[in-house]
Amino acid sequence: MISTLGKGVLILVGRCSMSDLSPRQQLILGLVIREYISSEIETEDGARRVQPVGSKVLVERYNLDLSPATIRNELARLEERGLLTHPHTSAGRIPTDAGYRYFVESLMGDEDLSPDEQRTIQHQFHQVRLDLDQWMRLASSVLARASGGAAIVTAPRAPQARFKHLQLISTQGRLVLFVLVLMDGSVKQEMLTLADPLSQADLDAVSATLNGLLSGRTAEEIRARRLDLSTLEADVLARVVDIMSRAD
DNA sequence: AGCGTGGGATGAGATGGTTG
DNA sequence: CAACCATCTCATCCCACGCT
Repeated sequence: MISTLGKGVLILVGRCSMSDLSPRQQLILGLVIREYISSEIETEDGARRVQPVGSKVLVERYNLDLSPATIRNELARLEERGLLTHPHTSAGRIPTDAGYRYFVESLMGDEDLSPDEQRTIQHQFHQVRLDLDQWMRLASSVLARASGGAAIVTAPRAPQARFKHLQLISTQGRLVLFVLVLMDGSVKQEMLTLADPLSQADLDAVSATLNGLLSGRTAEEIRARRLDLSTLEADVLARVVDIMSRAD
């Protein structure tokens, strides 16, 4: 899910589970977050600062038909639920990550793109559907344009890298292109230098052996197994484990 | 003399707790 | 739910001091 908050603030959020707040708590949480975001100012030294939001500010600025004391009670409840916090005893409240998530998930509402924009984006993604790198670049570009802010896109990552497929491709002489595909869709490529030149058929045999032995396993599981391998297969396996360990 | 720095005093603003 | 009070922290001001 993608949402924007105020000028230049882009938040990428996942689903969060949170029991429902009372309508008044939802109102106050929403006001705190909007006020906090809009309070950003540039100081004389060029730094950007935001102000914690106090109960009095909320009552006065939004003409709430409640006393500051009542607002404080609700703010305290929102803080108990982890949606707000405050930097020190006498400071106003600031939203926590969970507060932002709840706001985006439950309070902002979704804004659909226009049919033209949807068609354009679908067409662009159709063009690059098989290339993960291009997909990521396009996704960040589309996000940045739609939100009017900076956008960062990362591929979903599994908690631990798992082996999916290995391909060894003969290039020239003893140089071999090593292509490792992980279960999360990421692709690792490196050049290997062999002790002696090998044919593509020999390399395919090594790939097939390791693909059969390693499919779906983590680096830790591979390390723990005792495998009867040739010197070359053992070398390639060591490289696989090394790359997967770095990917974790 | 002018400037920068550090420490103390004070006021503003916010909180939590208590009471009606 | 609102009002009041004690408490806390931050920002600001003022002053003393040291350096150039």
